[in-house]
Amino acid sequence: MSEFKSDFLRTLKERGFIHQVSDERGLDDLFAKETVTAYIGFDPTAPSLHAGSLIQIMMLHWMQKTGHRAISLMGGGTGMVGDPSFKEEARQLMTVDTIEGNIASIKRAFSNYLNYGDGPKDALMINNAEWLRSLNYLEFLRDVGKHFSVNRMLSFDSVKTRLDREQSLSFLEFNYMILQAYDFVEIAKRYDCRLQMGGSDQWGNIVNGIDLGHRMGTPQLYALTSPLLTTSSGAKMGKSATGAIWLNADMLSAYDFWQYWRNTEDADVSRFLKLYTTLPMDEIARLSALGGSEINEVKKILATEVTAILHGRESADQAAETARKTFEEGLVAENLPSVDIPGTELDGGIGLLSLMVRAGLAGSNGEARRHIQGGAVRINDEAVSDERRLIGSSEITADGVIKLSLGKKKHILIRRAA
RNA sequence: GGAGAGAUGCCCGAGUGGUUAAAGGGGACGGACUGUAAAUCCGUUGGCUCAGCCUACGUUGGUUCAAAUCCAACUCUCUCCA
Repeated sequence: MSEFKSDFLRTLKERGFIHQVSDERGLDDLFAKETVTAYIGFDPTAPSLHAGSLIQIMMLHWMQKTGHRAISLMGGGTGMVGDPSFKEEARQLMTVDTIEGNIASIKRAFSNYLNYGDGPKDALMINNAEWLRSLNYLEFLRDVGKHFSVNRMLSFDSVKTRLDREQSLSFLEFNYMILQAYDFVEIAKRYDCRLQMGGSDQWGNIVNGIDLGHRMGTPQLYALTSPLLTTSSGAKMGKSATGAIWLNADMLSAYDFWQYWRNTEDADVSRFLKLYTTLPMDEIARLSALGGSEINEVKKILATEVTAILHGRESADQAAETARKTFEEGLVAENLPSVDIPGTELDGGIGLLSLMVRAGLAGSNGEARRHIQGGAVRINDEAVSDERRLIGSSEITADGVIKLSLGKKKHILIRRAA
């Protein structure tokens, strides 16, 4: 199918969100003629989603922007099982408290991308714990379980890796796909939802839901998956230097988030502009045409735009300005990430090694020591070679801080707390 | 229930009594080069009060001057048979 007539699918297509669609024509017709409800599920495996989930969130964002109803589903029920799809080994089981805590924390980021409410086009936030946790085992087996063929489930690529690697796939995990299929049917019934979206690794799970829908009498359901995103050099999205690129501000500052996008590889810039910003396509085309050193300006726009959606325009501009001062003028920028050290400690002098650990630049004294020996550490832009050096209040510059740097890109300001 | 195979550092994977904090690769981090890019090259990659010490090769015991390496039991995984 070459051209979609619905705004939603056309947008997704031209921006590179589509990997597979179960029935392109049927889904396009549906989107063209009525307000469609679609959902994407998110696993509460951590207190925040990271950049890897951003593509799914953006799909929901476009749903709403093109006039449809988006549902974000929290896996409060499925999280108790754990999705085995394409995983090499079982995840550790999470307690209910952990799951609930994670969900409460994850939710916060969503309101930056979607408008929630009760209106017909407002987005919904739901949690499958609502119907999954109270399921009755025997009833469920008879009503839902009878529709599944184990033979067929074993043939899915998503579990094959596990089976091929001769790693155990527990019965618990094996049930995940059944629960997710049931979710789709349940959400279809409750919210008149017709489409489930997700990453390409979810294809099997989603199609299972469509099949179950057929057997349990829902209207025709649809699947749409996004490509599995890696950077051009093959790294998974969302992981980087200091760890995951969290969406929650308390886990990753707007500045660090901005930096992640600023460091995008050349080859990914155009793709990321389409996926992660809402800039119009002709503007993206213009920016993508820029080459050479101009691409650095484009990367700044990318970083600022992506950050603005999540953290707000003001924080994004501030992050851009902080980076400009730090990298282009070599100044001490006020808004770099900082760490407070009690004045009494600082007056007495604090070991450089432990200071680096406190600042999060090293995981242990040993690692800090190695960095110093490797010539990567600077204090107030002066290289340090003495690992036993004490840092005290006398190092505080005219700016009122001590600038501690690891490599060229990581800078932390040490502030003297009262 | 029976017979075999296996469990090594972030991951993969060598290692079958001492010089092994453990080859090699991947990843990650740092340096050089650049454009806060990629590619390439170099270095680092258990902890500490770091020329020394401590903890580590599934768990617990044992043999030995000495064990990741040998023995026993246990746990988990896989394969075949019932």
